[in-house]
This record gives sequence, structure tokens and C-alpha cells, in this order.
Amino acid sequence: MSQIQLSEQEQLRRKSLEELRTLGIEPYPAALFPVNVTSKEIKENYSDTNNNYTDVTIAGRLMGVRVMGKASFAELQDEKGRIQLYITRDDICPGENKELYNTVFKKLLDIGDFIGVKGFVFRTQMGEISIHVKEFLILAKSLKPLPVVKEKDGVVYDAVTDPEFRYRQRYVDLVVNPGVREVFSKRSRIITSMRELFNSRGYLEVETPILQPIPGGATARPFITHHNTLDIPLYLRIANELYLKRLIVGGFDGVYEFAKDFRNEGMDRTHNPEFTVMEIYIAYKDYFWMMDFTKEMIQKVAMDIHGSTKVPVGENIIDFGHFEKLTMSESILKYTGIDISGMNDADLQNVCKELGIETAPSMGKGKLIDEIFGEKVEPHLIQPTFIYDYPVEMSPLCKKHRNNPELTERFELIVNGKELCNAYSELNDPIDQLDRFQDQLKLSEKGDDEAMFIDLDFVRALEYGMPPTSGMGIGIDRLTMLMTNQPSIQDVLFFPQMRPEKREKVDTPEKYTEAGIPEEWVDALQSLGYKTVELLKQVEKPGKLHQELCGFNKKNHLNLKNPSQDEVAAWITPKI
RNA sequence: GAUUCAGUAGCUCAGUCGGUAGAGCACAUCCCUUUUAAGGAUGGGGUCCUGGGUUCGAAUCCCAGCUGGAUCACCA
Repeated sequence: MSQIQLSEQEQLRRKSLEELRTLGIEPYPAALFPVNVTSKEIKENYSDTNNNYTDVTIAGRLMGVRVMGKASFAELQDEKGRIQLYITRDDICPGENKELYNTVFKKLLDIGDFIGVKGFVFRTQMGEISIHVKEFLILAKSLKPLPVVKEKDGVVYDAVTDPEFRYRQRYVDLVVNPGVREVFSKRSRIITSMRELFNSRGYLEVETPILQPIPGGATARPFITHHNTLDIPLYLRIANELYLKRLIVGGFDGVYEFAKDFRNEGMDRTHNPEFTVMEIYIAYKDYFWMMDFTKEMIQKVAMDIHGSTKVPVGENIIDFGHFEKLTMSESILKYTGIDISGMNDADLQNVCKELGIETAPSMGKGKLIDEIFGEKVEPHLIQPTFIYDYPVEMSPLCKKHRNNPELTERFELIVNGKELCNAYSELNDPIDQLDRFQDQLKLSEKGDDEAMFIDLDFVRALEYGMPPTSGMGIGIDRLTMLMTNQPSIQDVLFFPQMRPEKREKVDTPEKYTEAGIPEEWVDALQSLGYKTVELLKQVEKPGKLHQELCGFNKKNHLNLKNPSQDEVAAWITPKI
């Protein structure tokens, strides 16, 4: 990019960069900088009486400077927070030459620059713990100005709020908006907390394929790709269930995986095309055991993040101290007054009509019940609720209920009106499993394009025998949204999926000179919006272009010799 | 995919009835020899998202498009 297309502030910073080099200061030094403390440690442990921290070395971004003549106060931001620096001219310039303070510090440093300082900690007259700087060093110059966000007593001023800016340039969001980094460090702690529990029980963390020839384990539209050597289609996984169960067949008693799944579906506040799921499968357990385990896991996470089972989410306080349990039909009875047990397809169609729920002829019994539940029950379930005993049609991988052949031993955990976990007593009868796959196939022939593919290798694995097993899956993004009180999945993903940014096509200077345009005018032309020769050729009034160029020359003091009107006209008319 | 709202300086945002483009912060210069979202003064900085249309005149009204948000649909 040419200088002229940069903003004034960017040009000034580039100028400062050059001046630093002129002064013999490398703005991007190579050597390590031996940091020995963080802002947080100092603020937590400094004591006026002990006068500890007499020799600290700390580094971070310069986030604000208040110059007060020969003394200055500055804000240094490191990973853990901010700390005030106190810098005096005569401390950092002990000799006659005051250039380091007057020129380098006061003029050539900018907000956003990385610096390293050495000094001692003290408390200012205003009572703020600060570092009295003895030496400072530029570690990396920042050429693009950061938006300045200020905070006082928890009130944030001028926060960067434009979602497009925040998500596309997450690095800036993380630097300037208080609390954003905290969300992501909590996300990491949530995962660690779960992993601690699983490992303490001796369950094995495993990895299974993301590229799958048959996308199984869930009903969803997959992403499809192609392997060149094998010349076959491959699908990005929509779930890892079938692979994890193969490992139970293989003899592991407990396996789990934190996995990225991919679903080629709509995007909104709770859906991103790629998302993180934890699935765990444990042999010799059933879904009742898994309910208790799920409860224990979530309580541990809440305690580790909040130190309490009570978690604020939006308007509500969610209390993970107590989990309600309702069967699917109990819950529908509770919220609609209708007892659906024993109803057939036609009955359910009528119930839907009564309740004003749209249906399609392709919908089976399971789908209809799911519609009623999703429409009339789920939104009411704010406090943690286990919904269990799902219709067999909507759970093709789940074991039939021990007492009722129309149901399966499945539960979901609903929190804040959204599904959070899904768990089964896993189906381990291979013949039943094949039947259920075939029923799914019939559904797909009926027009349900989300019905499952048949994974015959998975059936073969079951034929060798899988012990009774309970499995559970939990959406890590949604769990993080709950635990960090973020309303949108985009706020708990570093880089949520977005439409690619449009880049304007810009021709190289050579293209212009090839077209007979002097190189010295290329910058001016591009700044005026003629980014390509093609665009230039479309100009209809050469006189106007000529005026624009002369005006630009004058306005920006380029001191170029203005071309004649005929010359400009010649640039845009094709040569014969 | 449908509906709807928004897009103005680096950031946050005003902009009346259609009549010369504004503020705070940021930036620059100077003052102040010094303390808290940085005290004062002065100044520079704009494709008012893009393209059409209406009009003597459009940031403003109309149409289309782009991008994003929200709601719905789809989907766990």
C-alpha cells in the first residue's frame, strides 16, 4: 500500500518508526526480554511496609500516557491487566542527553506499542500501585492505532461495539475491550475442569476421525469434501459417537473426546458451522447413572468457574444445585395439559393442529412429539431439567426402554430453554441397530434429508459385542455461553464464521506504466479511486480526471508536474 | 431463505423541515512542570457503505445492491 492511502495517524507512526531507526533504536528487536512478574502479581502482593518488588522487569502494551513535563504516567497492559508506570526524565536519562525521554518516549512512542521496563514498585500520592521506571526498551512498534477504550470504576467508555469489527478483528477486540480475554480463559478452565473429572475416574481421552466416509452419529446435513488419492467423497464429522462406541467394543471402559463437529446448516445466535462437543462413553452404566454423573460434572464446572452452583445468565439466576427430572410425556402434560402417551401419528397430527404447530406429512411420530416439545415445553425450562424417555423414532442409536418398547432410554439436559446435553443407554443390540438404521433410510426416502446413513461397519462392530454402555454429549460452546453469561455463540468463539471480507482489486504500478501512464501518478490515481487500469479506461470525461489529478497534486503537496489534458486523455483512450 | 433495523472522522455517536459535515475521545502543535476514563488552547483529519433515481440542491426522500445485527424459518 502506498503512503498516501494510509490514514494520517498511520503515516505518523511509520514516520516515528523511521526516526527510531535513525536514532539507532531497533523497533523490532530480536532478543528475548526477561519478564519476571505480571501486573496482577504486583497488584495482589505488593506491600508498602515490606517494600517488596524492588527489581521488576515487566512488558506489555502501552495503553495510555499522561505527560507532565519532566515526569510522566503511563498505562502498561500485560496479559493479566494493567499497571501504572511512573517515568521521569532524569531517571531514564541520567546523563546530559535527554533524548530518550524528550524524543523517544514523548514523541516516538504510541498507544499500542509493546515496551519492556525495569524498575521498582511504589505507591503514588494518589494511592495507585505503580512502577518507577529506571529503564525502558521498545519491543515492538504498533503501526495501526488501536481504538482507545477507557474504563473507570467498572464503567467502560467508548467500547468497540460494532460486531463486525469485533469478530473480524478479534485481536483488536481482545486487546481493547475489558473482559473479552476473561471469557476465553474461562472457556479453557471449563474444559480443564471437565477433563480433570474424567481423568480422575480413569477415562481415556481419545481422538477419532474428522474426515469420515459416512457421517454418522447424528441427524444433520454434513459438509462434503473430496480425497484426491482415494478419489472418494469424505464428510466432515457431524458427531463422533459411532467411533467412540467402536472403542468401547475394543475394550476401553471409558473414553471421551473434545471434538469439533461440523454441520452445514443455518447460523444464528446459538449455531456456528463448526462447534465443539464433548462426548463420553462409559461401559457397564445406564442413563440413570449418567444423569448423576452429568449433574456432578456440571456442578464441578460451576464451582470451578463461579465458586457457586448459582450462575447468572441474562435475566435469570440458574441454580445448578438442583436438577428437575421429567419424562418427555410428563413434561408435555405439564406444559400443555395433553397426555400424549399411547397416541398414534394421526392423534399427534391433531394435537399439533390444536396447538398451532405446523407439521409436514413426512413427519413421523417421534418428529411430531419433538415439535410439540420444542414449541411448547423447552422454552419454559430455565432451571436445569432432565427430560428423559424419548420416543424410539427420534433416537436411532439409543437402547429401547426396559419397560416400554415405544420409548428409549434417553435424556437431555435443558437449561435456559436450550438443550445442553444429550445422553443414552447406548443401543448395543446389533440386529435392532440395523433395523433402526433401515427405518431411518425409509424416512429419508420419505423426504427427510437429515435421516441417517447406514454405517455397516458400526453394525459389524456391535456384532462382536459391546457391553452395556451409557454415553453423553455436551455442547461446549453452549456450556461456555451459560457459564460466562454471553448471549451469542459468536462471543465464546475466537473466530466465529463470517462471510469473507471483500478485498478490492488493486492493480500493480507496472500495469499502469504498461498502459502508458507515468508511475509517479499511480498513487494519486489509486487514491482517487481508480484502483485498476480497467476502471481508468472506463472514464468518460478526461477533462474531469485531469482536474481531479491536478487538484490532488496541489492538495497533497506532491509537487508533481501537472500533465496536460491531452496527455491524460491519451492514458484512457486505447492506443491504435 | 423471509421480515426488519443499522452503516457519518481511527473509536463512540449527534445531525432538525432536503439548504456549506458536527461533538467527545484519539492524532498534531503549543502552553502548563504537573496525577487518574489525561489540565488548557489551537489545528489537521470525511467516498456521510456502494450505484442509480427524484430535486435548483440529497448524509437526509425513493429504488437496487453490499455488509452486519435482531426476529422468524431451517436446524439441536
